[in-house]
Amino acid sequence: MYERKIPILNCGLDLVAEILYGKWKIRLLYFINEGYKRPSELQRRIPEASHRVLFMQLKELEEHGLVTKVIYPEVPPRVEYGLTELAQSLMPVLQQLGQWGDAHQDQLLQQIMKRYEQPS
Amino acid sequence: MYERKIPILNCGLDLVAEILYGKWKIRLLYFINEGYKRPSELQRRIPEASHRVLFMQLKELEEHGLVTKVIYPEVPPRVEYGLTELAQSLMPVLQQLGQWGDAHQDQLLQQIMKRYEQPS
DNA sequence: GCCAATAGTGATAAATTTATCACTATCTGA
DNA sequence: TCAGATAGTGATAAATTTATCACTATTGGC
Repeated sequence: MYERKIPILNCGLDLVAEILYGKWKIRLLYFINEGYKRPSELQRRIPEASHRVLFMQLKELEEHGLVTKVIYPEVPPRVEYGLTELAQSLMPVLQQLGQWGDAHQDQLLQQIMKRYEQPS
Repeated sequence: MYERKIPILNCGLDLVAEILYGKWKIRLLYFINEGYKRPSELQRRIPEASHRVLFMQLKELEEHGLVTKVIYPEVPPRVEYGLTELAQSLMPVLQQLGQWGDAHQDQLLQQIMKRYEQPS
């Protein structure tokens, strides 16, 4: 029962879904791209998430080759994340997704909220 | 503890993440767009998912205004799903995401699989 | 009568994801 | 010395998502 542990990866869309699946990942990429590179900065931008989850998702993004991590041997310690070339090439598409969302904001918000008013 | 039940929706990207969050949703949209409209057809295209989850995710897509559902009063019953205008306007962007995934397929697959060989 | 196909729903269990709390360790400033 | 900021990790609990199994109901074919 519940056999599959390895994801199904048939096409490009599946690969994208795999690397972006995670509640805060798109937002992390977005903010790193905006220039917020240090963990503490990212935490301040995304206060709704605990720092634990952010670190975990940053680690996954790093393991998936989307994010680089540089540890500066200073005191107090300083760490900076950055986008890899791979992630940089993804950003324009993500921006288009965002633009689509912005353009249909009213309609989307309305339908999303309907599901919370009348829980099925 | 664990307070938030309502999603955070600051920007277009959050809205998109909200409506596409679900293991099979992108794939469902993709196949409906390809012309596979009946539940049984979609099941055959996505045999890895149980029909239960597919129905549930189709229902969510419908509630989010991405999918239409027509029940034909026939016997045996026939149901056909279709994309709304909203979803149709999203497809080009999803196709670009897919193209990005295809273009970086090798690199992505390699890094995704690494995480399964050396489980952290 | 029994089986198959159609399109579902309900109950429950397993897996996964996210949250919460409690820690480590170093240095700075009051 | 104590608090705060830095960047984490470990244990555990809660929420959520997905899977599995068992059903409903109709019709046609054998």
